[in-house]
Amino acid sequence: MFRTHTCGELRLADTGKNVTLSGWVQRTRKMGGMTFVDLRDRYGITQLVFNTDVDAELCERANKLGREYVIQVKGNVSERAGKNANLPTGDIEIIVTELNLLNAALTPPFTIEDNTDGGDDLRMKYRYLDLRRNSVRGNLELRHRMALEVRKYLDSLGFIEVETPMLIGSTPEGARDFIVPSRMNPGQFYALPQSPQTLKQLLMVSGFDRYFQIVKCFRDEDLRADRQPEFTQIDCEMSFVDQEDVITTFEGMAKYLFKELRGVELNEPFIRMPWADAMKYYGCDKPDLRFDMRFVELMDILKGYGFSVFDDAAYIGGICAKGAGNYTRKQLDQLTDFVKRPQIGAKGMVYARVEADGTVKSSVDKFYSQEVLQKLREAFQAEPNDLILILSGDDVMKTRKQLCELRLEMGNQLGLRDKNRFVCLWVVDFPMFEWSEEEGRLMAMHHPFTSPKPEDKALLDTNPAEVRANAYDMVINGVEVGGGSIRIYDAELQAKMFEILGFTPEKAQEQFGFLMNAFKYGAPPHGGLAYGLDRWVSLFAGLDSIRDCIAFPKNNSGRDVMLDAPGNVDEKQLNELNLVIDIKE
RNA sequence: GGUGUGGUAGUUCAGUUGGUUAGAAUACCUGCCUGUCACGCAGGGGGUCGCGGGUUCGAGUCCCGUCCAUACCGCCA
Repeated sequence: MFRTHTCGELRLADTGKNVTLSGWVQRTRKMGGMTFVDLRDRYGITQLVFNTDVDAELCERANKLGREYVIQVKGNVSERAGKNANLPTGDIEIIVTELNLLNAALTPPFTIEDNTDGGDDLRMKYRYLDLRRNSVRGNLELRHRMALEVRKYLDSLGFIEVETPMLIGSTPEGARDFIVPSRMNPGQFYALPQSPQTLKQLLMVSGFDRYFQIVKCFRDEDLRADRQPEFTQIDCEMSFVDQEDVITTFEGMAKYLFKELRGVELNEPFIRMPWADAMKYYGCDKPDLRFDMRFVELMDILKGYGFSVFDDAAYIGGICAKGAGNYTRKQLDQLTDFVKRPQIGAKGMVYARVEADGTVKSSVDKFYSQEVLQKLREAFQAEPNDLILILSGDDVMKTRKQLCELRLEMGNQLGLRDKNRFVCLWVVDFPMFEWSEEEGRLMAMHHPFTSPKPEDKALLDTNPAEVRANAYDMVINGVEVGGGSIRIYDAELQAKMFEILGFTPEKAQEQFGFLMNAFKYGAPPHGGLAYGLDRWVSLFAGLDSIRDCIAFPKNNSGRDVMLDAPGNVDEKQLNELNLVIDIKE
């Protein structure tokens, strides 16, 4: 038997027991005649004691142990002379009588500590060592509990988990596919699913009524801190439901998860915000509502006074940062530099602060009288020591996006984005389509299977760009944690969608014929939603990147630096697949 | 594809205006130490300053190119 107990479970009540422990050497402390060893496993740390007076040979062997050696010890649990309040096992120690070296170890390239000295790159290369650390392991434990609670909750509501294939057909609409060559079908390719979207809809046609799956999805796009090429969705679909049914069900699940995993009770219904309002007041479709600082449009107030920047702008909008009136000239210049960074792209920033006596002092005083500036103050209901920041531009959407970045930055600077506060909302009434400059056609904003709002259906023929969809996203603290829609279940309407998206009837039949045919055999009304598991876990754990809750993540370039993948394959493999490598410079 | 930031000891970093033998902390090795728990003390080893080119009497430092990492933009139905 390798162990009778783990390294985290012995307490004062176990004093006197003869125990066997196995684990890794965290650290040794040699005191001359005595040696202490911290023995670690997943469950904790237990102190081992060796003493030359008791067994000189044993103590000598203990002195030779290096960091991360794997050992087994037998000994007696003993009350400590000096207790360590930092350890759950800190009241006891093991007086070792037998030491077995199970495996030696090289000195690890970074310390296996909560505050490791290793950088990201090195930790990824030696991820199996990084995973020994409490913090990363804790994230994976949270992830495990999250998956468990999701299954418990959905099972209690009658959802059935069904696995769908990883090798499916490519559908160029949407994200770029990862493709897999087929050996038995020369020249043909599978694709890895971007999501099991059409398959779960087919399960609804099959009458499964309530489906879910915790499932890997694949998208061959560039990575971000919150985007991996393979990621995990909690994918759900329900039959005979409308938007309200889906929202109610999954708002319930969100509240359940908050309670079980964070101990947070969310009693109020989540905010519902139409997409158009989110864009107008916060400049993006996933507003962080932990703080308000909503946009105020200022075209009516500030145009027509000879300030050409504003007079020529299609959009002028501002935010009011409460209590930021004490910003120095230097801080304001830094904010201006911030919005002028190429990624944000504003041309400049105008600011105005409310003085103690209520007068407004701005960076454009020479164009505006105090009377106009007071109108500005009233528009924001700004008070003394408030700071108003204004951006303008020719392109309404672009300028709103710039203002959105400025708002988030001010939220950061003023400490309004507390990781332990959670504000949840549903963004609803998304547009069906958005114009793609690159493709020169309308693209589905959500996906081509999303149904239009009944009241907008007539616009499909006349003005499709104005049609709103039965689509909804759940947003928490500015993070899109999930989204879904009520689907089209009528073959004719689905065909019309593909037509608007620029598909020829033949092309639509070729790529999505299986779905439209299925709809002809009695498809129920259905809809659903998918949550991003990685994002939920990183939100709950307060992480900056989803990489920290994935056991073996990819780096910024889509590489696994531990496995050194992707890599080359043998000529033989290429031949079997009828593939020729021809890299264009 | 683009923008910013970074690359110096095993590791995390400092390195002034271009100027002597490139430093610190930590880790590692050796010795001392019988109640430590980030133990302590003394000593030691350890560097192609990412790579290539250029400017210069002289480059870790300046310039150009390139590779890698990272955050973001584009992209992500």
